[in-house]
Amino acid sequence: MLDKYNFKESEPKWQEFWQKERVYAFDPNSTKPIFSIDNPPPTVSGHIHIGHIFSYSQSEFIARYKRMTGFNVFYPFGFDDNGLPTERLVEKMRDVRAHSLPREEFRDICLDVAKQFEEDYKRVFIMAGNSADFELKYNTVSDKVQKISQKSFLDLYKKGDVYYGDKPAIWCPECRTSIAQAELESKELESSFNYINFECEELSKALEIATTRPEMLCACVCVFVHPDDERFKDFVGKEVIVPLYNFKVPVLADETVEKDKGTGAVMCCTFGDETDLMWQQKHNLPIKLAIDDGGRMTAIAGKYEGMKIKVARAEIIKDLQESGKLNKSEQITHAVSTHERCGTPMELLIKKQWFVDLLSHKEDFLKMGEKVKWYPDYMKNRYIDWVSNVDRDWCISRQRYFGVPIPVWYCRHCGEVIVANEEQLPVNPLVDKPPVSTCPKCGHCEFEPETDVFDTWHTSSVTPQINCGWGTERYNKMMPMSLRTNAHEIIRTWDFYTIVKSFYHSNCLPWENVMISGFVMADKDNKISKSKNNAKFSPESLLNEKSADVTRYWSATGSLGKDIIFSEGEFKNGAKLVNKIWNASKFVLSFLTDYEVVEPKLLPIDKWVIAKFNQMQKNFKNYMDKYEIGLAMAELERYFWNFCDNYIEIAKRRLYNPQIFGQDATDSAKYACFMVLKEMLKMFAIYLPHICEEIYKDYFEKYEKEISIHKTQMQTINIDADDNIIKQGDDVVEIVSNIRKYKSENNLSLKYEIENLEIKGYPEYVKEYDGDIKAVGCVHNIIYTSNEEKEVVIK
RNA sequence: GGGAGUUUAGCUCAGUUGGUAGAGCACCUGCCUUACAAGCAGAUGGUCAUAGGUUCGAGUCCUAUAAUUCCCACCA
Repeated sequence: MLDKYNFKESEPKWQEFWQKERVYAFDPNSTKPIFSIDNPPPTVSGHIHIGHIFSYSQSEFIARYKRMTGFNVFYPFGFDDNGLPTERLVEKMRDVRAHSLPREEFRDICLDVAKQFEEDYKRVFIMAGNSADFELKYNTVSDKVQKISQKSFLDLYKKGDVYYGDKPAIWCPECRTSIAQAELESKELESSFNYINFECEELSKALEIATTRPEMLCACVCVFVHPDDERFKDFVGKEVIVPLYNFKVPVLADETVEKDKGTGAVMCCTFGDETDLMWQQKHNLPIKLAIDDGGRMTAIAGKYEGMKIKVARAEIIKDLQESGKLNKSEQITHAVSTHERCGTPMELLIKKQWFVDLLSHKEDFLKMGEKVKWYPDYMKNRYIDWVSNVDRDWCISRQRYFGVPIPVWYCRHCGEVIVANEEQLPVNPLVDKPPVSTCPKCGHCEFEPETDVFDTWHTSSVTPQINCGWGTERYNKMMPMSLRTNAHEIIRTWDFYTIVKSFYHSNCLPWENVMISGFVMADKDNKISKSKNNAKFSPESLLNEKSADVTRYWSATGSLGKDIIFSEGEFKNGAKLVNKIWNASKFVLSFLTDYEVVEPKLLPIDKWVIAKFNQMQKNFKNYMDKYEIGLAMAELERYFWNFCDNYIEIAKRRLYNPQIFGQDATDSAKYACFMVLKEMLKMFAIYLPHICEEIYKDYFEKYEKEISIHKTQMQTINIDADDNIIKQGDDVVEIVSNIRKYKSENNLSLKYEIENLEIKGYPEYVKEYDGDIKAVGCVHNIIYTSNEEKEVVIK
C-alpha cells in the first residue's frame, strides 16, 4: 500500500516507464479523431531556461487533456538546429569563426554541438514530464527536413512566388549575412546629430544639413529639402559641395522631407537608411556603396577605407571639426534597427538575394489570420498589426554556412538560374551536379553553385508540412493541423511565415487554433534573461529540487498569454497540493482494499459529492476547450480541497464505523470515494503526471485496465439525482461550517461534543442528512424548526 | 505617433452572459480531530486606478483620463 511519496525516486521511474511503453505514442491505425499539435522546435542556441519549461508545459497540458478525452493525439517534437543561432552558439563555445574555417569542417562542428545540445534538451523536457512523442522527432538540419525545405522553395519558384533579386537587402555586418525585416529589433542607441555646411558656389552661401551618419558623406548623392520650405527655395536645382570630398551634388525637393527635423535639409546617401532607399527609387538616384559586408568603409571613403563604421565616424567628425565645416554636434539617443540576434545596427547592401513575395498577397495573409482562432483572441491583433506593416518581401537567402542549401546553380555564361529537380532532393549544389548538363538558355555547360543557405524560418515555416508528411496521403488528412503553440514574440516570424507558406503551397490554413503563452519574468519589470543573469533557478535545479510535478503546477498558475512572475510561493502551494493528494489518496484507499465496484444505494451527501464533481468537470472542460489551462486547474483544485475538508470529514465516520452506521451507509461512502478519487486523479494527471501515475499504478490500474493513467479516459460519474442535490449538500456544508465556527470561536476542540443543536429555517430535506451532520459535528440531538430565519444554535 | 494587455485585499491573482466582492499566500485567534501540524477550524483585511455615462442595478457595458507592460512606427 502507499507509503511515503518520494518524488526523487518516483519521477525518474515513471519517466522511464512512459518512454519505454510508448505511452504517448501517436497511433496511426487508430479510428479516433486526430488532434495534431505543431509544437515549436526549440532553437538550439544554448541551454534551456525556465521559460521553455513554462511555455512547453502549458501546451503540453492540452496534449494530455485531448488524449484523455477521446483524441488520437499527434504531438511531435522537433529541434531547430540549423542556422544562425546554432552557428553563433558554436562560434562562442568552440571559439571559432565560421568564415575562417573550411565550410565542411565548420558544418561538422555544428552537427556535433547540435547533437550534444539536443540530447540535453530532450533529457530536460522528459525530466519535466513532457508528453511529446519523441519518435515523431525531427531536426531541421536532417536530410528529411532539408528535402521538404528545398521542396518548399521549388514549389514557390514554380509558382513564381520567389524571385532572385539584385536589390538592397537588410544586412548584418556582424553576422555578415542578409536578414529579414522580422529579425530586426528597435534599440535606443547613443549617437550624435552633426550639423554640417555644404557650400554652394553659385549662391556663395552654405546649406546646413544635419546627420547622424557623417561617415556616409562619401556616398552622398544629393541633398533634399521640402518644396515649400522658404528657407531653402533658392537652393533647389543648384549644386552644393560635399565637404571633405569636394564633389558636387544637386539639391532636390521632396515633400516627404520633414521641415522641423534637424535643419530641414537632409543629405541622401545610398544607403544610409530606409528613407534614402525610398528616395533613391523615387528619384532614380545613382547608387554609391560606402560600407562593405564586414561593416568597413569601402574605397569611395578615401582615407577612411577599411575603417569600421564607428571608427570612421569618429575620425570624420574630427576632420570636419578641424576643417571648420562642422557647426555643432549634439549628443542624442535615437531608435536604430538592429539585428535581434547580435544587436548590431543593420545596413542596407546590394547583393543578389532570394526573396519570397509577401507584398502581393498581404490581403490574403490578413484574411487567413482572421480565420485562425487565436487564444487569447487579442493576440490576433499582433499578427494583423505586423502583417499590415510589412513593407519588404521576405529575404530568405543567408550568406552563412550551417543551414539548408538553396538548391540552385547559375550558368557561368549567362547567369541563368537552374533549380534542382524534386527527385534530387535533398541537394547540396556545392557537391551535387545540376539537373541539366547544358544551360537551356545559352547552351553553355559550366555552372556556378549557390553558396547561400536558407533563413532558418524558411525551414521552420514548413513544420506543418514536415509534421504531416507533405506529399503523402496523410498530409491531406491532417492539414490543417489542430493547434499551433508558441510564445508571443514569434507571432511575427513563425506564425506569420507558416501562414505564408501554407497559403502558397496548399492554399489552406496551416492550423485551426493558435495558443499563445507568455514569458517568465524575474520581477515586475524584468524578463528572465541570460544577460541579466537573474534566473534564480536553472530548469534542472528546479526539477531536481522542487520536482517536475510542482514545476508544472507553477506553469499552470499563470493565465494564458500573460507573462508570469517567478514566484516561490506558487511552488510552495504546488508542493502542498502534491502532498495533500498523496495523503488523501492514501487515506481513502486504505478503506478500499479489494474493493468491488458495485453501485450501492447512495446516501444524499454521497450523491452530492458526485454531482459536484460532474459540475466541476464540466467547467473544467469548458476552460480546457478554450485553452485556459490555469483556470481549469483552479477549478479542479478548489473542488479537491472541498472534497478533502468537507466530504472526507463527513464520509470517514461511516468508513470507520460500519457497525454504527450500517454496511449500506459505508458502501455508499466507499463508492463515492472510489469514483471521485479515480476521476479526480485522471484530471490531476494532466498537471501532475508523476504522483497521479504512482497512485494509479499502485491501486487503480486493476480497475481501469490501462497500463498508465495517461492512457485512460476522463469520465463523468453516473448518478441518479436531481439538480437540487447540489443545493442540499451545500446547505449541509453551511450547517457544519456553523458548528465548526461555534467551536472555533469558543476555543473548543472540533471533537467537542454538543448535546443539543437547533437547526432553524432550513428546508425539510436537511433531515435526510441527519446522521452525517451528527457524526461530523459530534452532535447528540438535533432539533429542526422551520418558519424562521436560517440559524444554527448550539445549546 | 498607432495598436494591444494590465490596473480588484499587504503580496500573487480569479471573477464566464450586468444581480449582495472571491481564492491562495502573509498576518491574527484557536484546535494534537482514529489521513495529512507541509494539517484543521475560524477572524481581520477591498470607494474593484480616476471621472463621467447607460441601467431598477456596473468590478463587469460605453466615453474620457492616468499609471504600467508589450508590439509596431520613429533612424536624415
